[in-house]
Amino acid sequence: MSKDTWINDILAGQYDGQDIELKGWIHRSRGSNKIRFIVIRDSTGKIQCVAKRAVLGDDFFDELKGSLIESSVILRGKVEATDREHGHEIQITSGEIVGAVNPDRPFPITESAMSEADGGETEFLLDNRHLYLRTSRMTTMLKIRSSVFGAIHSYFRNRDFIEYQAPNFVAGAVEGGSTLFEVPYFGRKAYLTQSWQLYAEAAMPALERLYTMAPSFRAEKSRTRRHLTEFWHAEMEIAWASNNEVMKHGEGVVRHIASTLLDERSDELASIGRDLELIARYADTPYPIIRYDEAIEILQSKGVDVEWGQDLDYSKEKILTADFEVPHFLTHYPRIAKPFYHRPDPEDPKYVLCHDLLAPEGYGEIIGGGERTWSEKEILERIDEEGTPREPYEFYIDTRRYGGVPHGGFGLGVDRVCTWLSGADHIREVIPFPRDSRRVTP
RNA sequence: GCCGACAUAGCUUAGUUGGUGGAGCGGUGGACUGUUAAUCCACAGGUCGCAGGUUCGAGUCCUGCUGUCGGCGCCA
Repeated sequence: MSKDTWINDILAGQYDGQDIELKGWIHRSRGSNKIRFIVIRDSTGKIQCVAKRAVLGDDFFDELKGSLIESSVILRGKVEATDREHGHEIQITSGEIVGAVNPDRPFPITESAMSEADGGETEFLLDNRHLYLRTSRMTTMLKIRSSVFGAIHSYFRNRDFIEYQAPNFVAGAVEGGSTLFEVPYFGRKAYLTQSWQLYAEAAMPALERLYTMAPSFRAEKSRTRRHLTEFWHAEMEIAWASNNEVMKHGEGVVRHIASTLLDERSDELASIGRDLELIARYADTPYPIIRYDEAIEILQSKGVDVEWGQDLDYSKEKILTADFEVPHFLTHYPRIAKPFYHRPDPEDPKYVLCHDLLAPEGYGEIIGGGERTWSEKEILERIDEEGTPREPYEFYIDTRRYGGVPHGGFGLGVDRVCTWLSGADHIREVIPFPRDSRRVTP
């Protein structure tokens, strides 16, 4: 079996006046005992089909009349351009029910289930996520997400980056150890990776420009609209690069994602109420860069209680991002606020050569990156200074022992970018099966 | 880890100072030949999250538990 007729092509007028065979699912069904209006959904759209008892005969008409929402069907008939609401209709002449829905268990996602959700997510919809995926809002989000993933791949591949895979079982942490997922590993302990970075640095002298998109895992009991325990992490690492060059790629990839969405998903973005002018601005306007010290001054001038040396938490990020209409970089954090792999600034070692990219509209951090500590002497100092044991990082230190070079990279939260660019209220809305501290099912 | 809410039919919910739980959607049966969340009539569907307590009497008041949601911290 195959399918060669798609609803969006019918709606575009490709089949006007022709007999076609349509495969899909019943979205809505209404009408009388003599005529039924059956709206069929497929992955590309919805179209109204007209079933008449006089044409179909009693058997198939009654079968169709009794078919519940989300039954799968094959319908054959003639495409007719009309000036009614849908623009095109199919006058059904024959067909068959492929997968009938049992009336004892009707499709549970009803209008009422959707009405209160309004883009957000009720417990019921989260419990029935596997069915919620079929609704138009979720389908739209998944299409946008696909384009975001495609844009990230094309950005790096078009610039001769090599896609490179790191293990997901690891022995040590990248970030603080408290957020590691521990898994039993044949009598030993292993952890789920928090980042591809350390393994990417090992391959940096071999590939020089590399990237990945892979899940990262963080056992944070975060209950916010921008955290998942399993999230998709786009990371890159580049040899012979400074913090500034890494930032150029960060800006480049985010702008490329925005322009790709404008090309590929304007209709979808508009259908969920996203202002396309905003997306165009994110694609076209340069992203400003401010230093951590300037950010502190801005915050203090606004009367925010913040001291130099503190990391900037979300409440402060939000105040800062309110001043910007496009994403903006924060650079040169105090070294005491950042982990050992960030390289101290040779011009003032109180700071490290790092950057965060903050999305506007209150969405906050989407990229964290910077230049790496790359000499053996410096990396050992930084590890010891932090009180981190050296042993799990021997392979990482070896990268410096054998021809270390200046290099850097960043990690981008793909789900966060999807949330921001789609204008979603919650990161859960943009991933099919979200994982957080309270939910691993379905 | 911390703080705050919520839990009534398959879904969304109403439920007064405590007195035998209603509706809309969905489902079933019926009417209806152009409907747009179709309409109209009828029917079925409830251990009011769980366990205690107060009371003549608890969906309603109290305590504990469980689950979920929202926010903070941390981060992408």
